Amino acid sequence: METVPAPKADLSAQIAKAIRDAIVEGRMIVDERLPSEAELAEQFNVSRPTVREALKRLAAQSLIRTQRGAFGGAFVRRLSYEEAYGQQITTSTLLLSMNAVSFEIACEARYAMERACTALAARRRSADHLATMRAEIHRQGQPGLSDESFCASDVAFHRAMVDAAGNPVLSYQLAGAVEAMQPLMNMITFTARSREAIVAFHTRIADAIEARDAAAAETALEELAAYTLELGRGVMAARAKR
Amino acid sequence: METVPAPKADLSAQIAKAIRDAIVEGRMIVDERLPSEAELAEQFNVSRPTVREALKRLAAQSLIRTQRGAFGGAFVRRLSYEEAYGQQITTSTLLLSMNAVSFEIACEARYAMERACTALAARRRSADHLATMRAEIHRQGQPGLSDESFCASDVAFHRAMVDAAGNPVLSYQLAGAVEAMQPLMNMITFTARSREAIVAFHTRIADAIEARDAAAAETALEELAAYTLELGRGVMAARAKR
DNA sequence: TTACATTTAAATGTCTGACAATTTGGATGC
DNA sequence: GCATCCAAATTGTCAGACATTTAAATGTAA
Repeated sequence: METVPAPKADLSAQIAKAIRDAIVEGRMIVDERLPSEAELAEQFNVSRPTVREALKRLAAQSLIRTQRGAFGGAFVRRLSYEEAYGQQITTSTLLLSMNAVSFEIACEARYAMERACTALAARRRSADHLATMRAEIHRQGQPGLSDESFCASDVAFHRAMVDAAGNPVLSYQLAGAVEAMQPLMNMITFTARSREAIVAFHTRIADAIEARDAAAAETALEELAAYTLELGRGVMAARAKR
Repeated sequence: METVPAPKADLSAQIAKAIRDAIVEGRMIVDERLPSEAELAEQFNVSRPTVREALKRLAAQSLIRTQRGAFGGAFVRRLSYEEAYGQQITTSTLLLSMNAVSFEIACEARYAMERACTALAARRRSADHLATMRAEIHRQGQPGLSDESFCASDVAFHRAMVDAAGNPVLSYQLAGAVEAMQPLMNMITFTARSREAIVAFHTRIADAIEARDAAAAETALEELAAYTLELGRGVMAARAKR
């Protein structure tokens, strides 16, 4: 946390970088307290508002948390899986919305990544995961479900499948990606018939995973991907004609 | 961008949230200029330093950029793939380092995700991607390469493979994940013999992708995953004994 | 001695006001 | 017509002050 003036940047950005480096490189450990704002100001030879701006930058990345009062201050924060993937979702969502990603590309990416989990899920799935999957399937069959709710349940189903793979890193990466793509998936309107078809695919997947049949699960997932893609293409074409 | 006071949070956090929502929900478009700090201060009924802290939070997430001088100000920023996945890398890296993820879990996740790309890569690979892969393979065969450089080249090889799949969303998600895991992969020390084995696997993968043989590529990748895992286990065991 | 209320000090949160630095656009002079 | 200079707008930085919150220290009573 020395005064290393990175060239050409705001002071607050330089200070934020210096502190961030200290954290990332492990020179500061979780829950360790940073010097007070006044002390940091003195160390870096800047004013307190400038230090505060730097700290806010770090807070925005969940790298620190601040606590008011005596013996309060800024503390290095342990990044939890939940927060990390919350951040990933917002970043990915923004990226997709700002860069006009097509439905095809998003759909392809989503199912390609999910495909990575089927083998592990078939091997490790617990009764709990299966129960969640079945529950979501049941929900998807209910009449009167809105398109958005159907979509949300779809995500929940796939998330249960991913979690069944029993690898937290995989869950983190995939759940974030899949959830970020939901707005794009939401563009589809589901007819009663297409819902029925999707539920059938989901049932096949759940059955295969229950039977620990990785190959069958993968096949079903691939067919679901193809079906979803076609469905999306149809919707896009209809929209283009209008 | 109204004054919607979210309960129980810093003023700067509330203001940041209000502006962020305006951007995410599309009420502000790319390159649009935000009101000046003084105007924002008046709108939200706070002082300028408070507004500034809010803006720094947004800047830390690459949501805005600021420009000094007349007709300068804060502008909504288009999030590029590069930045987004830069952010993803730092988040993932931090998450892994702070939460003590085992080598096994990280390795499994990495190869599972890469496996998602082989089929697409075999179908769409261009001469450029192949050339990059071959170049990295050649580099990995050079004697006197440090373990870290070998690892970096390994990442570059796999990244070329992922890019060959021709899906930017997939590249973004995977490259971020794979790169974040590099520190963990760096813990392995490679003997001359193990390097040779890995290069052989890489060659098999490149050959398969060149021949557009998805199944062969997948098999080779799976064997490489198993080999790497075993290698890692060996290193861990040796380290534990010491 | 223990339990509870009070004080106190340290820290962050916020405000005011000012000045510096930087950039743009127009006015001025030739 | 062109170069130069100046003024205005805006962010970047600083200094000092006060408000608010919180935990520890202190004091007090059962």
